[in-house]
Amino acid sequence: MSFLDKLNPQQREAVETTEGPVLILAGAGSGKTRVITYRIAYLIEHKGVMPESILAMTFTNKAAAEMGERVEKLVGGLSIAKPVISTFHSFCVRVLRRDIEALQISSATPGQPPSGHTKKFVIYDESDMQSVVKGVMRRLGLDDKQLTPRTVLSRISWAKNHMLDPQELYLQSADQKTEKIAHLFEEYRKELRKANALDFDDLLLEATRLLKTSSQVREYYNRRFQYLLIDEYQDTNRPQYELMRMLAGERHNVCAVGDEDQSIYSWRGADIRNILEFEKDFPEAKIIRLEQNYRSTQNILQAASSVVANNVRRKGKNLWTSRQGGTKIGYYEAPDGENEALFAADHVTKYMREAAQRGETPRAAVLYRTNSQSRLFEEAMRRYGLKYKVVGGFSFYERSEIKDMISYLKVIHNPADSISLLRVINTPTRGIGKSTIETIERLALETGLSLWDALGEAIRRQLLPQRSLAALKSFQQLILDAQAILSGTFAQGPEPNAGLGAATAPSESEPDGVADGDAAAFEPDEFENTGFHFGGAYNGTDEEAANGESGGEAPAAAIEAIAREVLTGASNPASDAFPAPVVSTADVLKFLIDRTGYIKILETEDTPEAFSRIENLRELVNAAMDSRDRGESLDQFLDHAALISDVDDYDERSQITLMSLHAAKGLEFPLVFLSGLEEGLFPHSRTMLQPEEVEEERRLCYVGMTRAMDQLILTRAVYRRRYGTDLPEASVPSRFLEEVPAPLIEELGTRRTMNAGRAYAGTGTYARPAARGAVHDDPGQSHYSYEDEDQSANWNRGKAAENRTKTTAPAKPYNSIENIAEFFASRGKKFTVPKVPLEEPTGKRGFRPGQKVRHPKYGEGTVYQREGEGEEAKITVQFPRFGLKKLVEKYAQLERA
DNA sequence: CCCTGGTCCCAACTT
DNA sequence: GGGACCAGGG
Repeated sequence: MSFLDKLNPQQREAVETTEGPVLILAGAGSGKTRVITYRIAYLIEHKGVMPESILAMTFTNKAAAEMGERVEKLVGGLSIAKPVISTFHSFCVRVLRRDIEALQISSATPGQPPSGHTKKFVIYDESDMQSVVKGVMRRLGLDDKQLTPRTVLSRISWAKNHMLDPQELYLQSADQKTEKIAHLFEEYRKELRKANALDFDDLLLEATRLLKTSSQVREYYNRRFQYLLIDEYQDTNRPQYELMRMLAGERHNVCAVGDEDQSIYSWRGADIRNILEFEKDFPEAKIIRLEQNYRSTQNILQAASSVVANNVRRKGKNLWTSRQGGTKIGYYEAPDGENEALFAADHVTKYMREAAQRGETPRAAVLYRTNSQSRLFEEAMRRYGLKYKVVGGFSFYERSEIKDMISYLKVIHNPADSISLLRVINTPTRGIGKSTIETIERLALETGLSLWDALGEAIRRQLLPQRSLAALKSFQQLILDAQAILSGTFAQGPEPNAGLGAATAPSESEPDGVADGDAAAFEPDEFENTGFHFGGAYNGTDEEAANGESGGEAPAAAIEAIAREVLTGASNPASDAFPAPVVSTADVLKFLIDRTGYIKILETEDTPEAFSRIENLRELVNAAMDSRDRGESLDQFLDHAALISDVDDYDERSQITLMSLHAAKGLEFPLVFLSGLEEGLFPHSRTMLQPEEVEEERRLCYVGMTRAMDQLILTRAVYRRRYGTDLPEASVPSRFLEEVPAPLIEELGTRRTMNAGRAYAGTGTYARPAARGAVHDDPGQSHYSYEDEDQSANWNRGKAAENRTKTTAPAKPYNSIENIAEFFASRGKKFTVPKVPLEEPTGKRGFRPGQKVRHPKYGEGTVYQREGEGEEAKITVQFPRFGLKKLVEKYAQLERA
């Protein structure tokens, strides 16, 4: 009956070799995840290993969750206990939340508290780290122009990833700059310790240090975990490596899975030696190679292999596939970035139609080197009326309103967190200004108190004018009340008057086991929740959640259900028979939003931006409620918020996905576009000086190409604008293009046939006046131009179809979508004219250049230019007395004059 | 103290 | 395209 029959001989060997160290060199698409999940299932089912003694480490929550689901499918129902499948960072947080205080240095002076982090530590993200460095540099009077906080941070991170402390960095520094950085590193560390905060790198470092220094802790984990699996082993850095060694204990039951050709994180400290020298570390290791690719066609595989073969530092392998031949690798050379994106949108449209006819579920990905490239593709997809999803870029938790609320929660959880405190002390404004803050900062510095304590001291000693004191008091009381609510000791209920509806009345009961971080988080069972889902990314169905069936573990579900009931007032809250419900993070959030008037203030703004921020806040409350339903405490909620990653919100149900090449690792798509194949962009200019870094770019290219199952299309823009307004620059084709064997390539349209000899007169901002276009007087280069503003304006308003037949002369430049369509038609190729949502210009709206308008403040003027589409359009108007003004059509109360 | 608008400078990948 | 910072007026 065995599921082992579904494996090839090598995969089977990888699954069945359970004892001792194993290195699985798994080529792209060779069934790596399948092997890992089957191996776990095999251990449980055939070897009788207790699930909870298996630990699997991945790099993203997404991968962890997926693995968990697949294991569950294989062995589901066999046992309530589950293997622990977690990311490195999440795992480390759990280890630290349990035992970090074992690292405390006992104080030199008796009576003083020991120094070091406590269980209440918070996690600092990129911007928090930046604030710390800025603050330190300001205090030391360092010029942040010469040495930017960014540089300092990246050097600190580098040092940490190579396990150097400030002193070691100082000793090995060869120049003054590095010495300065070492000094700043030291100060940075002090600040974080004072704030009881850890940054991302610290999570790995401190957990490793903890296991190293405390034999008790180490033994606990060695007893607990008998079998260890490491995914993406080629991307592990030094701390991760040491962590692995420590967890492997004496047994060495380590299974590392990786592919040196897919190592793309050396800049994050990933050490390719970890994989290349595995046999040295574990001489008894067994090496298994998985070389059959089940994903791609032969053409794709061959193209990708040819590219990566140009690398020197690799073990080398022979990937093969039974999928002979296949569609050739498409290559499209676009005149510019806009066109590149439109081409992709057009091609995707056709592909989706054909796939639907074949009865397949179409899935396509557009991959790029830098996230900023996504903008053009997004615009193109919208033009074509295509639904797409962007992975990465600006995340939910980076939005200012979300960061504000998270910062409040951090301060409530850990008032020592000065960075978060500074962020919210006057947000929304409550009259605590620069001078007040400076006074408190000085007090803190002089007394050695935290900002929070200094604030209390300033109030007690009346160190400030009455006005400021009152403002400070209101802030202090806000935090104290929130803390009281959380601990269930808050006496009077908050007045519910915010936009979120009534805040749940705080419970008066004492917190207890279910969700209390101090108690629950340190039980061994804490690891059961590892494949977590967060907010919108929650994958289970609503029914599951409602029935409390999702986990299958009856007791927890029952307790949760009771907790829910009690919280909603459906049952008798006085009962002592069950753990009393704890006031949840969501309740605290509601209280905060209510008391600060955050949403109310946004409501009065009455702008679309404000509205979307309100929506985001509601989403955050939802996420907190989901968190509560999972029985999580505040610190667990904050940990998730800190450790959630971009790729985690990749949704495989989405038909079109836009993402960076890095984010695409581990995924597969029938159709893949690899865009921006230009020297300086890919390979990126920052890498081109060092050969090793170019090799990493090449591996990145390999990763991208091997994501494709059926069709791979490479694109490049002949001209590309680097920043919004600058002139476009001519590009040189990426070296990677030349490394693909020519017979494998099919050109999908070239510039030669396009429209020879036109001057570049536009940029694809479709409403740019013709005459002002930058002119590249290189007749050899050809491209289309968007020379006619009138046309583009029409097109923006959805009249594209009307225009389609107007331009027929072949001499005319292919300067708009319609013309391109025609061009393709004349060559027997189809190019669909994009669907543009029809938007009737309402009444006074839709001003065109040349029109006379009236503004309530500036009086009469003449429209000079129009940019953008619909009511979001920006209009530049010339007012006789005020000059040129750029106005958003929707808001400026313009009237026809 | 707070808000606004202008200007400057930046722009790789990510847990 | 946008975030950070600063000057100036309310």
